[in-house]
Amino acid sequence: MVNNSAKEVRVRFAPSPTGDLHVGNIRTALFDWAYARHTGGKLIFRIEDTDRERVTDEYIARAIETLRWLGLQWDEGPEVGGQYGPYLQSQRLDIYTQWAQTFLKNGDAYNCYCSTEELEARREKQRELNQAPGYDGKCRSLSAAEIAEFEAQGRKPVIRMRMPDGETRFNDLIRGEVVFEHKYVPDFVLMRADGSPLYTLAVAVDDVLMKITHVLRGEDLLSSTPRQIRVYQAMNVKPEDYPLFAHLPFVMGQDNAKLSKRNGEVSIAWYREQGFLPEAICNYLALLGWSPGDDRENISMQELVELFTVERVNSSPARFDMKKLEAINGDKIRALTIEDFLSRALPFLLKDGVITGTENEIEVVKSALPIIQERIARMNEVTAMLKFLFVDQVEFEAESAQKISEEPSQHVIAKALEVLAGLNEWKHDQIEAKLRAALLDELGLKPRVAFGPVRIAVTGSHISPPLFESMELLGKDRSIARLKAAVR
RNA sequence: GGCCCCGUCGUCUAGUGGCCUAGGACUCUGGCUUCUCAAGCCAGCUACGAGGGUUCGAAUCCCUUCGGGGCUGCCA
Repeated sequence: MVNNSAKEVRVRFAPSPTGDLHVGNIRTALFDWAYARHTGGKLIFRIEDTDRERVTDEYIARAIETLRWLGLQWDEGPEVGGQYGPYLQSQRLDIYTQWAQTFLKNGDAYNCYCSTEELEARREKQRELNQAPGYDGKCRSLSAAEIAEFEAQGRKPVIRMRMPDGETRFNDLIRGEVVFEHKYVPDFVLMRADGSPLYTLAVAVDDVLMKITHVLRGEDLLSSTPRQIRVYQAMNVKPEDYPLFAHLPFVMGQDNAKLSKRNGEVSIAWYREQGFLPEAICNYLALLGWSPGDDRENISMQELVELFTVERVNSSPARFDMKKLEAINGDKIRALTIEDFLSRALPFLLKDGVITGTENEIEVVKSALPIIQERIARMNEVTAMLKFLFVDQVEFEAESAQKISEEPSQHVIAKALEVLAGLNEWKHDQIEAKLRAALLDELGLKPRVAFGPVRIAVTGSHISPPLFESMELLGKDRSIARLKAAVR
């Protein structure tokens, strides 16, 4: 194969944002990024918006925002510019037109006057005859008279690439040598009658013009590779200057189908709202189709850059597993410093209306974070965990309300109230000592039986952060008030 | 249908002819710890799709077969 090692590596991430970037897109972006960084090359971010009916400015803006949030910095592309721009294909239309005209002039492409309906009818026939459906070459060599006839009918031609006889073979970095015989690669459309380009034209022209050396993309594009190579040939690019291809395995949903709404959320925006940390998403996604080679699974972005090679990318598809993402997210949360944890928790607390953002509230949150850090797997759980600290009175869930109204519970709470009222130093260890002495030693209760009712009275739920620390955080007055309120 | 890609525990993976009676992680189950929930620790369950070769020896190489997926567009 060709030696590209002398050249600077230039990798591109080129999504077509027809919606929010999804898990598969991001896995590709992550690998593109990691490969560029690992090799000391450049990451080029290009927007493939040749289909403006489906790609909107809103989606483009969201894609940019998502990549930034994940920390996948690009060296050239929207907002940062670069010498090979513009990086939005919708702004490069004249370039594609020029090349299409060149192909026409050189005989590599030809005008095709077949209408969509005619094409569809002929394809249907091919299927009936059990032939491979595809363009039949009807307009390949039209006479001047035939062209005049079509023009007279008012037909507007599309520009179609001529696929020569033979085959295309290339060395996929992940799959090895792949061969496509051209009889299975029909002539394809480069440009619509209205002059707008198709993906196959734009992608190949831009990869060449932007001097892309490596194309790491989804495996669904594998079979379109011969068409791109055909465009390189028509552009007169030397084979040694073709980019190297690496087709990444799919990321699938639970049931062996492509990841979709039905079997797990796909939109990265959703994961962000749920409180998944960007570094956790990247760590997990890195493990889908790639592995460092040893038993390491907790991988930082820095380590990913150091360790990532295409050679270590798998060729088989991977299933997305929310449980494992959550486990990794929990690990990452536990590894956060309190300051970092705080800055990431605040947006959720604010958004959910738990706090308004006063200094005092933030102080309380900060002091409460240590006791909930190992108890959450998603950042949005901080709301449920800390809400009891910021409400005037807790609301009991049905089961807890029932439990606390029962006689044994009432007895416990009365006792707690009695011993706690006189406690001057309201510290968790003091509170614990008092309650243990009164409820365990004196009343002879089991810890679970003793502390359960108190927990419900104070936090509103039978599941909560550690009780004594919670009471300290709440303060004496409010803790006592809640115990009183729990008495019938 | 045709072409192309893929096939190790439920899932992600390690594994490139002997180190594999197949390792790790997530999940699940049981236990320990314990003020609830977590976290942590310990233990356990479960895999080389099948069939033929090649070889002293195969998860690793070859063939066949079965299964899954992609493409087959004036989508990308």
